[in-house]
Amino acid sequence: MIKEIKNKYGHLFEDELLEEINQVGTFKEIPEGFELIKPGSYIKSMPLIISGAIKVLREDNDGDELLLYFLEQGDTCAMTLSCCLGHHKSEIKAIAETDTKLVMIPIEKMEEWTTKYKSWRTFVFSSYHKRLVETIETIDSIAFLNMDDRLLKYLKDKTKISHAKIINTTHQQIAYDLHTSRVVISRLLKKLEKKSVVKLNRNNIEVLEM
Amino acid sequence: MIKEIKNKYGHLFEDELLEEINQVGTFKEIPEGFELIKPGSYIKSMPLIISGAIKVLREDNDGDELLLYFLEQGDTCAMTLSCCLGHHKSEIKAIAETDTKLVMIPIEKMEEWTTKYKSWRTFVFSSYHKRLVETIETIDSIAFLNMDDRLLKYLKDKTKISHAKIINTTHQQIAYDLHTSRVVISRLLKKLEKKSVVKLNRNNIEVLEM
DNA sequence: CAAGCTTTGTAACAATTGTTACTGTATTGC
DNA sequence: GCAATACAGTAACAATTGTTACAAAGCTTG
Repeated sequence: MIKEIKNKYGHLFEDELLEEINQVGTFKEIPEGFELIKPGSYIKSMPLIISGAIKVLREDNDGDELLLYFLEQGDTCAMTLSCCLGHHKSEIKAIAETDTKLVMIPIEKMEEWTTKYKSWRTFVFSSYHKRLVETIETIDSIAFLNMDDRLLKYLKDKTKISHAKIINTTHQQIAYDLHTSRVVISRLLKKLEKKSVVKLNRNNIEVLEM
Repeated sequence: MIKEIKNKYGHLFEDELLEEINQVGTFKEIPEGFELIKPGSYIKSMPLIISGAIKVLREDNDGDELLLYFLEQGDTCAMTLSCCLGHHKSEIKAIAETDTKLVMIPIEKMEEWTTKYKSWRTFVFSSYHKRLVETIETIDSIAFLNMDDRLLKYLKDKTKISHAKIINTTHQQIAYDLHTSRVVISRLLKKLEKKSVVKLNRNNIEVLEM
């Protein structure tokens, strides 16, 4: 494990902290589609992402969903952080977007490391900042963009996250993520295909233009 | 100043920290409508709010606005926090919603106090958590509610923040905050008046039902 | 108090998004 | 291979929200 942690987090943390992470952390490999966090649940450890990607969603009482942002290598989940520290319930849902490798850190270490390591404090604060900024950018999309531009941004984000031009998903799944209906997505995707921005197939979308 | 700080923050901070805040902080009285933070500006100090309320808005490149949340006594601005720590530009705009009293803390103290005081760390983390949760609740409103319910929520929030049944504002101003047009707000307010939820006057709205 | 500005009311219409319904075509499981 | 299921295409229509235009009422200032 130590090699992968050093590789992804070596530039952020001092050796002593890396060693501690190696000792107390649990290495996990998560398959695509696995639900890491359920809304309303309590969280006992926080993830440091080594590789892959995690999709973070908001879910309301009626089961309506909305994609908030993706987490990648070097990221951690700010909601988990604050849930750990404040002992709050989870406000969100997290699902592995691709096969993902991560290290789980027990929450007891959080407070300890925050006192002990400046690099840890910087990491935690910068994670909060990134998440707050990304959440606000999500607000930008919903508030200021029409559905066609939101869809385009969604497709771009997906290709970026998976490092591939082809997105394996259904129109229904996109509709869930953007909180709209399947028919609307199909309609808009067809428009994009006519403009040669995408090529549509069953269960996948090829993004041609960026 | 010490008395007001002790009054509002005494239960959060230890005496030693309160004394430091008293020494390095600058007490300020801000009139309603004053613009505290402009988008794109750099920030050199962070506010601890003693009394009053501050409106935090997102503004996009076209000058389109959207209300994110209100800050009250006991709150601080998480965006300011992370801008201070990470030396980022402001992503938001902040305007005094009512006459407001606050204490400005120079950013140099931030890192120092984070190492020195557990209560300060807890405060900073809990501020981040609160703001993240409120930002996500704003997403809930935009994504899951129709404009009539968003308006109702807006009116409720305003009365709560100002501790008054009468909201002094124009339809145009509400339209800016909710990022819609004046005509839409007038139309929906009229509907609410017909349902005896509000009473409309020039430059003010009386909220009857909660 | 008259002119000019701000604020609100309202109608008519346009654009966007959501809904229902039905079709055809892949894929899966027996 | 065949029935069941999942996925996608499309039309027709409804609901919501946005836009334009204009009128009326209230406030401000000379």
